[in-house]
Amino acid sequence: MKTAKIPEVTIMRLTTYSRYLLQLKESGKKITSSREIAEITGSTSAQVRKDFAYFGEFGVRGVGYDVDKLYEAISNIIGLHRNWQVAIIGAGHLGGALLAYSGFGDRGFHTAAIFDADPSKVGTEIDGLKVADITDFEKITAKEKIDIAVIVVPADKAQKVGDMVVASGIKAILNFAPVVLSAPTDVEVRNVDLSTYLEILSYNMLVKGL
Amino acid sequence: MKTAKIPEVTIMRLTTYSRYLLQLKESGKKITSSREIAEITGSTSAQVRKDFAYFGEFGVRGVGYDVDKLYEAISNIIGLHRNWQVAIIGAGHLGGALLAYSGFGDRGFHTAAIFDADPSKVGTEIDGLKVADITDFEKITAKEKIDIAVIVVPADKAQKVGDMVVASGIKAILNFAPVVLSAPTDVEVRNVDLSTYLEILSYNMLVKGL
DNA sequence: TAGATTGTTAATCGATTAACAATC
DNA sequence: TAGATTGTTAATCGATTAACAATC
Repeated sequence: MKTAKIPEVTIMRLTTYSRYLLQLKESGKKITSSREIAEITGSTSAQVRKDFAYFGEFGVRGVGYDVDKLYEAISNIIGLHRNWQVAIIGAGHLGGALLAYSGFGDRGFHTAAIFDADPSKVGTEIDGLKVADITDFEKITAKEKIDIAVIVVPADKAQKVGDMVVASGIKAILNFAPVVLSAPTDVEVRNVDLSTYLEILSYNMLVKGL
Repeated sequence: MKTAKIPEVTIMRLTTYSRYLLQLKESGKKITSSREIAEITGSTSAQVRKDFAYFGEFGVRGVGYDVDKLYEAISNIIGLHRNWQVAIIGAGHLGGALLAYSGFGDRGFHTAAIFDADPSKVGTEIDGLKVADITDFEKITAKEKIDIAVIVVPADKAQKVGDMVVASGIKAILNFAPVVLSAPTDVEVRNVDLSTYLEILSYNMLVKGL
């Protein structure tokens, strides 16, 4: 893998391209082009080629890209063929929804455990998985070799939960609580606030006077 | 409101700042600084000041920012004090989770309707709201004056649903289906793919060799 | 050869950061 | 005045776009 610093937006777009390529592959199409990929993924052909260029050469000049080969190449780059073990912390509505969301499994993410602190939830089953007690977090995540923790607890609990995750040695956190988590630099943290998306939409509507 | 083109990342950060300011306000603190805001929101003080500068002057040199005034100013900029009417399309796990998510309500987004095409779901209640039949979409959204449609249907249904939303005259769509929706340019569309966040995390772990 | 499309370079655009005068 | 912090400008950094030689 090249070591040139790769923009994060490039990785985001690669995931979109890969989804589209899988579709194409399944439809039986053999060849595609940067123009076609751009059209369907809302990018530009120059952007698509540039994104690929960070990682090597995958096409044939004058011809285009072999769909199967390109899909394999991109999948490998973004680690799609690996199996990542995921733990969800918080068995509320959103936690349950993420657990049930098949989209994660399709992309190699396997939710192996879900935790909650509420005794009335611990022991119940969601989508075939038993809710574990948060106090057993370290024991269970070690056993299940968890790679990524998904935090879906109320805002005021999030940092404490984050600290616990860090202490357990897990190196990646996806946080849906509306809080900016602080963590050591060797831990990958992604803070996603769902309200923000609505706010950007509404801001844009305000500006455009819609 | 100034018309200089404002970066979207600035709007995203403003929503984060506003959340932190509300916290500060509720804790009774009166004065804050760009340094403090930056620290807690994972930004830099120059960034914070620059973000504010797009919209005016909100602080006092040598002193800092009045928490209450700054919170009000930012809230107005991003339209936080408005009431936005939201419709959710898709009464599955994620749809239900978004409906139950109080974070939206706190930020001025009121979910007035939830739709599904599945007859076994139509008429049932989720979180006190009756699931409506998707065929009544236009009638109900007109009556409820819906501003924003949230699409939470399977990927293969998303574009058709998007077309229906556009036809109804709604000007903003938040799409959680893993598909890039196409829509006229006068409709604000935001495509959010939850798997992408996991993929970026796993990619970063691969690169760092964690 | 003519037409098509890649990979790559250079030009452009835009966002972040550093630095500092203005101000309290 | 000395210390602090803003608002703003200029410098830097990084990403996108345009253009085109290389190639089939």
